[in-house]
Amino acid sequence: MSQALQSYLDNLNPQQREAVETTNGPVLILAGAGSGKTRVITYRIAYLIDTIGVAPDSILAMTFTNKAASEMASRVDSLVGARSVAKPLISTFHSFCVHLLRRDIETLKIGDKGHRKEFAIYDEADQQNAVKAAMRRLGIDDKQLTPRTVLSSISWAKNHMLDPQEVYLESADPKRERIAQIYRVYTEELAKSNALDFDDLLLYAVRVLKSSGEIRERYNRRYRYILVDEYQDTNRPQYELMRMLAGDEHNVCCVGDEDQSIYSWRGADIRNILEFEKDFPEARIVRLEQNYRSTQNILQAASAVVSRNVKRKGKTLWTSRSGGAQLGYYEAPDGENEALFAADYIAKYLLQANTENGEAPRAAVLYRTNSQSRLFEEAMRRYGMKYHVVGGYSFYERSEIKDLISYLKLVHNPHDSIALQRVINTPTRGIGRTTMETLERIALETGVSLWGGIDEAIKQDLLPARAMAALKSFKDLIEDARAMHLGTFREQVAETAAVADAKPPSYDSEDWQHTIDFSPETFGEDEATEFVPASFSGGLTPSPTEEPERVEGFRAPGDAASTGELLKFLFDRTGYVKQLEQEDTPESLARIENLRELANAAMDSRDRGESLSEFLDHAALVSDADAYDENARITLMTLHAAKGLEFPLVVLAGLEEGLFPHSRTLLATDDIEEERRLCYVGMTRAMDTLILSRARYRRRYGTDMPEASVASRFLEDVPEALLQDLGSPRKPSYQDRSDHGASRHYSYEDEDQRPQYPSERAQRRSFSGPTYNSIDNIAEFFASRGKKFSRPKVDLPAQTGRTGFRPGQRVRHPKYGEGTVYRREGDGEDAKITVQFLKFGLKKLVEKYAQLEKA
DNA sequence: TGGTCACTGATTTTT
DNA sequence: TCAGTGACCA
Repeated sequence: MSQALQSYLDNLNPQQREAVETTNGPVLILAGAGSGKTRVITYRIAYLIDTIGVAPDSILAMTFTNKAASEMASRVDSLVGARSVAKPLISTFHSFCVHLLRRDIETLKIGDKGHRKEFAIYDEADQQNAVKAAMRRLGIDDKQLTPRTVLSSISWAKNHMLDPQEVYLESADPKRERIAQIYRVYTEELAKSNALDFDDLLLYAVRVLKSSGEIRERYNRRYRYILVDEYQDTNRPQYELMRMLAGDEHNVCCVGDEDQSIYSWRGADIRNILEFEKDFPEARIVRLEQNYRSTQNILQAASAVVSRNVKRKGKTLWTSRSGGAQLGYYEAPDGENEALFAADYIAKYLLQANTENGEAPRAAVLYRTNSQSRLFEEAMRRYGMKYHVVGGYSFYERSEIKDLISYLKLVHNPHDSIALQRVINTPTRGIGRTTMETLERIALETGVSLWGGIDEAIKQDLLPARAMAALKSFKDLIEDARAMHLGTFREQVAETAAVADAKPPSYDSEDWQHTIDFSPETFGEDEATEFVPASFSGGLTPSPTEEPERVEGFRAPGDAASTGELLKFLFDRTGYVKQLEQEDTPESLARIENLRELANAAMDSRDRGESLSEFLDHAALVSDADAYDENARITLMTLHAAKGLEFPLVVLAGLEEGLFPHSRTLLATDDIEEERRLCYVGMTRAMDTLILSRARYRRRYGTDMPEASVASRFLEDVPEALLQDLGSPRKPSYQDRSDHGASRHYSYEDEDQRPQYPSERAQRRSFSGPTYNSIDNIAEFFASRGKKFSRPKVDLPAQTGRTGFRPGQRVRHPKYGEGTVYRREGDGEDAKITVQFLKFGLKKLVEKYAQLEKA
């Protein structure tokens, strides 16, 4: 055993140690919040490898999120990584299933029916569209039964492993029957599209393992030790997957906490944890009840909230960190004030904490719904503080990204009808509603995908000439891209050349130069030279058998194009980028920028040796929640996203009935219990300081009048002795407040409350990135919103007067060329300047990195 | 066919 | 607030 590991084992408490050292047979670890769960899992893996001598790659750890998986992987890596090439497989359930299915799904085929291994993965938006299509087909009005509702029923059914037939048989009313019908058609649609939705990934993986003893044995031989993280959140299919992977040896270790089960709406079945002992009678149960994270006060308050739950085994968490500060409570007049309070509190905290010890302090604002993030973002900006938002809009959810991904999906799997519908007329190419309706009819009548429907329409000449021409050119586009992808382009050209009006794909390099930046820093040296047609002959291997007959701009036969090349081909050939360029608005330029980013992602993917299929899987399974930056000083996120994380300071905001607990949960006691657990999860993220807040009036949607709120029941559950009122501003009624104007809107009247501020130097260190810290900009920011603003009394780093580029200055950028400085924000190292470039429009740049020079 | 405009109605959490 | 939809016109 390595010394490092041994000494670490010595630091584990007896229960943790038992959890690590009980390696054979089933183990259930009930790990309370902050009880060192991740430490135990990673040490268990290290122990298996180092001490027991288990081959690393026979260990499989399953997590819920990519974030957890990569966190775990890097921790294991730092323990044993350097010493072995083979690594344990640490993966999310979903991506594990995708891998399994990409390999083995075709064993489920009966004749030529069933999914093929290039299946598409449908995300929620795709699912919604598929449900809508199914409803249209059945002639069901989507007003009475919204696609949303239907989809959640379908998902529920899948999570409980019910097929359409079973749902139908169990349906007690016409509505359920309808849903069952839609479910059936939906399933057929997905099959025709050769697509699986998120739920299917798990279901089909289970199906594969169930149906083939041979495959199951292969996995059992391969993975001898199974670990499951966040076991309380597993649903039925995940549970069955775990059972089958556990094989006969039952070397399975599940780690979970019933009090942190917050995903029942996604089918998580708390019974999985409550009945582990029944399923594995020989199981060892280990309880981790010592909390190493939070102060006693925080823990006590959190326990008080969650202990109100009835369905609970109950356990006693304790901490050696006795006492601690009281929990803060702040009752804001409205949501905006609440956010400003949070910003102000965090600002003070970060300044102060920084001077006490050298450690970088971190803070988080947690809220129930993503829509709450806006106010906090504005507040943080107003305080000139850098922050990270987790979740919300994902890169892969942007429409332009989804569009191009859909093109790629179509190249990968032309039968993907949802992808086809998305892009067949994007950008517009004269394929409108009527044409699509005809196509759908043809597809339905002949029982094929829409892609098959196009073939049929062309073959039988079923459409007017104009639509036909448009369809053909779309089909050629996809087929050409497909040929590039498969490396069969030349045959494709020969074939299409025979068709009367087919043209070889045009490939105008001039177009490219202004469409997509080819500079080395964007695409990397070799891509640039390899891709630009002029230098083509240099980068390619000629076919060994015959002298390649070069088609302008294309690689030789047999060389499959990389995803990046494919993308660039699509940018051009679809006319997508050209259209954006013609729009020439800041948004459209930003979109081009995003597409460039997508191309970069594709290049990176190629560098990792991934195929198109793997690139698409990545896009489907990765969410922005994975972008959590553990070094960020301030993080804003939902309570759900916060699970598994910890912060010295946590502000838990919006503790109002109807918001948290959320209104959708108020009717069912089970749902309320889950909200309560969610509250527990949120509170136990805090290490030293926990602030609870609420707004007395809150504006819902865009309504004029804010509505009065009622304090959350969770707030009532916290023993009063643990709470300290953080001086709500004099409790004026809502009308009063508006009379006094914004100057009173948020300020600290009580001088005594103000912390001692450190020197300016220390301040600058603590605020690594002021973005809107000049008073002018803040005033401007508020003027634009029709509000007055008085400077908060927290001192912010002053202007240093360091000369940089000022508005009006002509500058040159290595990539963007010439432009004029439009605006400057911040100062010193972190100054940001907005430049109007001649060719690229407005760009916001960090001065330090921008490599700007005077022009 | 496609673009514009006004209207409406809905907003939980996410692999 | 904002995305999705339906009516209307070029």
